[in-house]
Amino acid sequence: MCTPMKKTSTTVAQSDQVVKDPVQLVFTYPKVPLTVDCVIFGFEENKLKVLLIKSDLEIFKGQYSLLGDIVQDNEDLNEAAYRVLKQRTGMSDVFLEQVKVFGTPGRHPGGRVVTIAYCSLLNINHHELKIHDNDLDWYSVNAIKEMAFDHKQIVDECHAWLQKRIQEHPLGFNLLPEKFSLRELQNLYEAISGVSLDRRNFRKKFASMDLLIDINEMEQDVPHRPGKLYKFNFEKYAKSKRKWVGIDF
Amino acid sequence: MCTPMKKTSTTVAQSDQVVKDPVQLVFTYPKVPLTVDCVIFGFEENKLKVLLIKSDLEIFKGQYSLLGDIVQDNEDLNEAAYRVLKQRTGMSDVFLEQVKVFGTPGRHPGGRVVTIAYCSLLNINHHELKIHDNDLDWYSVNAIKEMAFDHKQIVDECHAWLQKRIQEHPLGFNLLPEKFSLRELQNLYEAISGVSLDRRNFRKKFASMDLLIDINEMEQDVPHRPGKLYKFNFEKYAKSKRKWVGIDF
DNA sequence: CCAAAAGTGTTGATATTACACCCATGT
DNA sequence: ACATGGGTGTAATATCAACACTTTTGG
Repeated sequence: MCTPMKKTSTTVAQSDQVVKDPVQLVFTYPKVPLTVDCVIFGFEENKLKVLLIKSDLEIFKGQYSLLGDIVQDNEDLNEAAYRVLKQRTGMSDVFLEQVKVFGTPGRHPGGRVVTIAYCSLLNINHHELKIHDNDLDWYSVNAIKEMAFDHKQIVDECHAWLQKRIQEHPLGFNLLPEKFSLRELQNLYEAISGVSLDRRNFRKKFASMDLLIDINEMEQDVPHRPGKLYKFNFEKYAKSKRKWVGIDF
Repeated sequence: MCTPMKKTSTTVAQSDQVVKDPVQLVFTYPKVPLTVDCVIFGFEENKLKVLLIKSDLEIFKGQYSLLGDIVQDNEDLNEAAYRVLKQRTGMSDVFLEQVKVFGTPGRHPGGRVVTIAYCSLLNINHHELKIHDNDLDWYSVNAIKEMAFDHKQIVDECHAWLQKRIQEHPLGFNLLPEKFSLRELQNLYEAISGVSLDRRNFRKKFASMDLLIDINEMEQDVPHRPGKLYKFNFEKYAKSKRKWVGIDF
């Protein structure tokens, strides 16, 4: 603990006593360092990638870690995650969601550090990495073997989270260019979920959802018959309520 | 910040410098009080209930709060949640899962406190509350209007989480007696999801899943035709893999 | 003309919904 | 006898999975 503290009572509040000064109460609480780690997924060359950087801890020499930072005093947790995202990628208008907290004692060699994992998805081509210090770059999710801290586990859990989430929400569109072909969309789904899908059924599915806008443009410079390009109808999606029925296990 | 600290650099690690002493590094991190709050759901009188206690903070006089406690030094987060559950209810063999972190500055009147919400489900009849100090008791989720801190929001998010989760996993069985009738099971699903279901279809659904064991017993002392009693086949469920297909939004 | 991917429909199987009557029990 | 909820089946519909050929472009 970093401050001298009077431990006047057990930490469980006593039942017959009213606490008049909450500040005093909180002052007695143990405190832990809190960080956020951003699992920033991107999509490139038909592969799901994640933004990693070489760890600057000697103990993890040669290993990669997620982009993380301390949660500042009085900084909102989401804000901290958005700040990291902004600092590291320059992007701000992307999806970002809290996934899970990791706080096993011993997960950080410097002592207890609790970290909140955030997941975000961004379009690799929309943002050219300005700096490649410490090998900051996109790495294929499938190729990751070992990471610093418990970051492999965090990536795995975020990947599982994403696989599930993308079934229910069209998150994937944040990973694609504004205009995309159905093939690109399918490649994305296949890359994230790791299974291959029937092309006709996939197209039918999206056609029936009526969330794609045909912009009457075609792919250019492809060495085969060019496909139509679409935009995602974010507006329409925002209005549609998620259906919610069925018991399914 | 609670300790004098040399701010020798920004908190973002410098790119060309190797950190040799992680302990030293972590020592410079700001620290926050961390708590767990347990949203303990139960089912009684065909209503979804949650275990609440009157807040012992004067500022929240008359309002209810969740069962929470500090995360101790070097205590695993899950363990902290299980400890709270055990301390407050005496139960240990129940489902418990991390749902979300709440850390908006200002959510606690005593200063910044970050809390991790855990959700657990238990059978009210399996555990008689030993103590009712501070009005510790089960309260109907639907009847909750106002709570201390941001606990109403936490309950709402956990309820939404549960509604979603129960579609995919048979969590509900933790809320029921070991032997239950199909009517009780359906009441549970209706209470959690807030919609009413067709009885025949509901029964058909569960019959087709083949996860219920007919124990050849009947309800007793009901003022109508007694229903058959079942047990849940946990073993079979554990073996069955969750299917996972479909894009559905 | 060849390679590569685009585009397109049908069918069978399965799952979902909606819906009504008789039965067993306690009062 | 009656009130209460238990127990049951079917038909219409929607969804899902499997599957093959023609078209367009670039090289």
